[in-house]
Amino acid sequence: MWFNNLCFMKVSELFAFSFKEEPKDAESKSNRIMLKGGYIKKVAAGLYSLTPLAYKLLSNISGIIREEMQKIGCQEILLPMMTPAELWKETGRWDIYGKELIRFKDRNEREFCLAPTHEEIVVDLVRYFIKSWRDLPFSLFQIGQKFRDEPRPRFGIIRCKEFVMKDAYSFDRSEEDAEKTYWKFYEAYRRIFERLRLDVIPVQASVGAIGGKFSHEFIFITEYGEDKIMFCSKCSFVSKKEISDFFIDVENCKLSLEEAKTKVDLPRKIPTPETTTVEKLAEYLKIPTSKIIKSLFVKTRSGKYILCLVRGDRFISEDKLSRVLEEDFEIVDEKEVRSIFGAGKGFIGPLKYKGRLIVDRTVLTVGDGVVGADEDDFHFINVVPMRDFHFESVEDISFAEQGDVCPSCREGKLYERTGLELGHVFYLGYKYSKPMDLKFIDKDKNSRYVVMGCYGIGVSRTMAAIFENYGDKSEIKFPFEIAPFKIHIIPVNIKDKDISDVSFDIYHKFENIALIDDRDEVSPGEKFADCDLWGAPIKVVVGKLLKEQGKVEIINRFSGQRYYESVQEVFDRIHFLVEQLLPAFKSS
RNA sequence: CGGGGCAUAGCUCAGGGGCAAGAGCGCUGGCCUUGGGAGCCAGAGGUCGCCGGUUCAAAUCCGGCUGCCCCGACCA
Repeated sequence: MWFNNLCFMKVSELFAFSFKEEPKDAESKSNRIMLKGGYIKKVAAGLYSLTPLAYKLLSNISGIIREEMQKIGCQEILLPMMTPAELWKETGRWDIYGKELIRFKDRNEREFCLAPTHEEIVVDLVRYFIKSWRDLPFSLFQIGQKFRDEPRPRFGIIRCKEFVMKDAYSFDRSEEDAEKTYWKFYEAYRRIFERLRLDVIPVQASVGAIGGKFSHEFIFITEYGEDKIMFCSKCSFVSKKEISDFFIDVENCKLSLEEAKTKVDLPRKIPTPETTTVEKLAEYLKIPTSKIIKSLFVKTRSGKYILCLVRGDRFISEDKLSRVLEEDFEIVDEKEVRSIFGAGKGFIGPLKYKGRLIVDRTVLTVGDGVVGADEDDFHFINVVPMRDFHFESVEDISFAEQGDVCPSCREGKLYERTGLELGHVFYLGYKYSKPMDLKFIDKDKNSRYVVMGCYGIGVSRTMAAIFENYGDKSEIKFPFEIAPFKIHIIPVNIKDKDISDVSFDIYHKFENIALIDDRDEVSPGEKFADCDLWGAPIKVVVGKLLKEQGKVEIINRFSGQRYYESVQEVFDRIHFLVEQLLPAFKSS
């Protein structure tokens, strides 16, 4: 009635197993509990089989996502996983995608890949059918497997090669409409994670060279994440580290530099043998790395060379730099650097450089710096930016670091957390509709490109996040709505007729949401351990107390609250708990 | 793709040129037990990752390969 995935089951019939010993090679909490509780079995690195327990949980998560998608009018479809190379060649992604895209040929020597995402495939579907403005707008979603040949799968289900994803695609007549659709999905995502009882933070994400106007990632904070997120200690500022702004008083720095211009001696070349890195140089000169100006030589995709300067203790963010350059770039290798500068990477500098210079804001804080001399084993000291090398403007191309001043309130300090990306919404615009020629005829008989958006949720990864959030040592308590089983009944001794009868009465009363441990010859300890591992929020124990006092113990595992009720009152108490634990979500 | 580690029973691991291959947990049968993976008895279970080399003799030493784990690089 409440749940489309009925979960009535006896433990003796359930395909479920658990281990007494701790699994090795399980570094994350989610991975450990899932292995110990028999939720998953590793097949190969980054590939897992799910048992009924895990699949029920996954289905319940998918169910919530499905409901919320349907609420905003998104319709469910199913696209193939094996997809022909031609479609990927239309958008150029066949070449752009690296080794993550797994490619192979069929028996007729035609090229295929396993889809890591489905933009091309869904556009191919949509362009076949739609013709007129009357066919728009709409959005489609699917829940299914994706394949990405990850170089290094990690943390069990958190980062796999094959994983379950919900991906949705929206199609609108105009940019304005598409933007509205974007926010509709954004709000739907907030509701989904709220219902899943996960604290997930929407963070403005990098759109970089990929294009599109905006994008948000939905980040779950956990040490097993792979994204770095910057937070402000005072205000609500939050940003991905690679694109995070931070405050530097540029004007004030410039004033200090004016002063330095007259106070600091002119640059002097000094020998600095074997100081190939900033750290070695700082140690050799006995100065902090913040007094060094690092030079990084890059080459854009279109072949332009650029020298980038950043303070020695800072690092260049590829995202920020490619945004300034407005194209992708790569770091020039040692050999090429030498042929241009006549020195190795560690010894190049801006003083004699004639090409394009991009100077990071942090460089302005160096009033008396050290730069490479374009000669192996030599650096210049007493270098003052704007006096000894010139540039028209400064850019923001370096990473924000912990302790930096918040760019928003300018009061708080930034701090860093690792997070896990559970969802991502993109405004795509024309990125796929143009190259794939997805058009419609508008009211004025003009042919126009469809405006798209795409929206993903890592469903299997979200499942792992649930374990990270609600798991403990050898224990997990699932939020009621997604729990594989809502009520776990433990007849301590099933061979005792009274205990057995009462237990089964309860079980039959709640048989669409209850699991009963009807195993005989299994010690109570094992039953309790399995109950802890399998995560039902309500635990019902029928044993000694029934014989002695005619009472049954009911435990709300979430609150830890225990209730001792007579056989007549048990049903009411459980009903009460179910009502209490059921989320107060009325469709909005 | 670099650096490191590991590979012996279903799981966790011990053994370290020579007798029949070892433990705990798990599994099977029996007894006993029933509020936190209890106890006793009896069993089953092995290509010691693969290929090659050294040797009278290799799970053990050497070389190669493969797989897995960790660190890094990478991650629309």
